[in-house]
Amino acid sequence: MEERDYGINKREVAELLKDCSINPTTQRIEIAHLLLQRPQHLCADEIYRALNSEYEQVSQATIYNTLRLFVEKGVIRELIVSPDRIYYDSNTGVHHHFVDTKSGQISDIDASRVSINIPQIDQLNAEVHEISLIIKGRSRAEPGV
Amino acid sequence: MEERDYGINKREVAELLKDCSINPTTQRIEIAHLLLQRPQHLCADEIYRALNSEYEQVSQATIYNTLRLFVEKGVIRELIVSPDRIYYDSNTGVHHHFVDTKSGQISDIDASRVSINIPQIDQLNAEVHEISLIIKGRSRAEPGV
DNA sequence: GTAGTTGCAAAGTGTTTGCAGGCAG
DNA sequence: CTGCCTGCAAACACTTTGCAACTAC
Repeated sequence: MEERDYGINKREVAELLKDCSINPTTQRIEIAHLLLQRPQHLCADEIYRALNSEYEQVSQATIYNTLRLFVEKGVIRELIVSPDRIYYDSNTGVHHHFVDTKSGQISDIDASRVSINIPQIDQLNAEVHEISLIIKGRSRAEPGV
Repeated sequence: MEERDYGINKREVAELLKDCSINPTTQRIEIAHLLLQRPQHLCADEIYRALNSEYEQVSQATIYNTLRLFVEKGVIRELIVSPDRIYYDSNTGVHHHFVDTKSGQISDIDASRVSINIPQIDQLNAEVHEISLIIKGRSRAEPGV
């Protein structure tokens, strides 16, 4: 999996969307541009508030529809860590997650820092799509960035 | 973590609930008895239908309230694998999960079949509560049991 | 015009909650 | 009588959907 450019500008976002066979409309570019600024985990509501804080730019319905489209096309990834809402992960590379149960903060754990061994994975007799490791705990650090 | 007795009878279920400082009412015993029959993953609705197929035994509200209580007291464990519903796992021992993306079927993977190494786990600077490994894929086998 | 997109509002789904009535000690 | 429990129905929160207006070509 190749590295993704973060801090990407809107023209580059449009290119990236086209490459994923997504028609790069204004709203889609706004949403993707926000998400792809850096590796992060946002839910629909956070995106809605971030984009519309100054003036209405993108409706809720469009945000939901667009996020589903992005997941389907592989631009971002769904992250299921809470029953309350879906988080969207702008990092589509192989990595894992730490969830602070106090603050709800999600942080990435680089795949290189983890080794997972499942010797009998063939015995599952399945085509594996995703291996997700989620560590839940209480952070002792200040609730930081 | 000690092995749990499955195939447990209702008197034993009542004991187990008391040991978890849960008042063993008829409804709670019914729900726990169903769950603890064997290691399994059920959602609220499946429990509702299983218990009330013949005649109304337990209301929806009580099932939801009871499941939350059971999780809080450690009788069962919440399993977050889908944004649609919460599954409840009657196996509280350390183990992992395979989710068949076609059927939604969840199956256990024994912890002994998996080795997970996170050398720098201290660097998280956190009190770890749970490590969950979820493998998602498409099973090639017939949809079983 | 045509195909694709947006966004309002309504519907949908799983879950939680307020509260009145019921039960056990 | 008292405290806990149950269950109806209403409320909730997040997400999806139907549809009419709009846009780009």
